[in-house]
Amino acid sequence: MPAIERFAKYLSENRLKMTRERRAILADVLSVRGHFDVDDLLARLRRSGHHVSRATLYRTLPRLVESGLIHKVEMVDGQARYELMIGRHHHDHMVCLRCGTILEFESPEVERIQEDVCRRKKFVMTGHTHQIRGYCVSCAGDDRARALDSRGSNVAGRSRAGAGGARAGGRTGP
Amino acid sequence: MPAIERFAKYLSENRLKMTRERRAILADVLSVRGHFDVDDLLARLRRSGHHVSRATLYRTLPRLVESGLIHKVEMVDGQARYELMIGRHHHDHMVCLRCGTILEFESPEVERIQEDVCRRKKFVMTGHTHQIRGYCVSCAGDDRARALDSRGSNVAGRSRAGAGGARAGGRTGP
DNA sequence: GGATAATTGAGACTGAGTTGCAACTAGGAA
DNA sequence: TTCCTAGTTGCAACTCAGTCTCAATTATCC
Repeated sequence: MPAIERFAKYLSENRLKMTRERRAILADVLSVRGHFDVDDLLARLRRSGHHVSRATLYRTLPRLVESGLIHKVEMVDGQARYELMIGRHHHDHMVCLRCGTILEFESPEVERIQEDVCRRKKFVMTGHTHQIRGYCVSCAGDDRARALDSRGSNVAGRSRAGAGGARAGGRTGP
Repeated sequence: MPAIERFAKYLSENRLKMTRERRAILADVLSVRGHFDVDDLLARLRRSGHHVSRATLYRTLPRLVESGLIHKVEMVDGQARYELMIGRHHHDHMVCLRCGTILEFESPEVERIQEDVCRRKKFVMTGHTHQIRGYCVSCAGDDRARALDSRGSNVAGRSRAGAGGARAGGRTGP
């Protein structure tokens, strides 16, 4: 089933409406390969002439997650990212602490071990997060890429230029 | 080596000072079993008559982590927790989405798989996070404990009473 | 007993995400 | 097609964990 149709189905099943904004967001999400965050998405929407507020975006993303079209990757540094899930199955991530690159890996063996552990502890698993932190090939050689872990990672994304300027909400300060 | 001595060694090696506040924090940390967060720690310190500011606590915790005495557990819901590491080795966590209970598990097999994956992708691992979300035995039977995952977990800790009142910093709003 | 570099507390600030509210709109009923 | 209404939107204020600045204080070296 095409993504738009699948989303429409999800919406109507939940008595939700297919709005112009939701259509624009879905279209944009479908056009991206790899991982993206809210600011990426918002910037792209603006560039393509759609006005969608930050609040609406934050309200729509969980709908897309629930409909199974995208997946939320809760980055350990606190910044959430998303990725298209259509035609893919579960995988986990390796995050470069220097350049922010995200690599993917999957391991049925780890999944099996998890299930074992849960069975032993009578824990009902509903999800999991497995992230490996470190340095990708291109960053590993760099001298400065040392001793950054466990003392506050400076993963790329924090330094994205212009992200703040695009914020919708105002600040209270002087 | 006793913890206090180990911390003193770490401090002097890094040209840092052993202050009254750091001593109080360490003493408190050593007295806890299980996981704790900044608010827990701050509340206990206040109760035991020590005035240590939130800022100082946030500045000291990374020192304790670097000295190897405690370990930071970056919870996927964004709230960091800590745990004493003395005499323990690496393990990962299962978090109950309903009551916030944290169970521990260790799996050398998973560690081995991780290393394999990294070797294959030429990724230099410096750390990892592996968390299983779900419901513990006592919560798993509860009807309301359904469909909470992946749409914003309401893990306990958000609802901790009095946490806000203990904050040091002021709010800007009316 | 200084000198001085590290440390502290208070509170302003940051940044991701949430919420209340009035105006707007999708889409089923008439 | 028009009407009705529950769902949606944008805005701005707010929340919350964590960081930063700065003047005053203090542990440690000499």
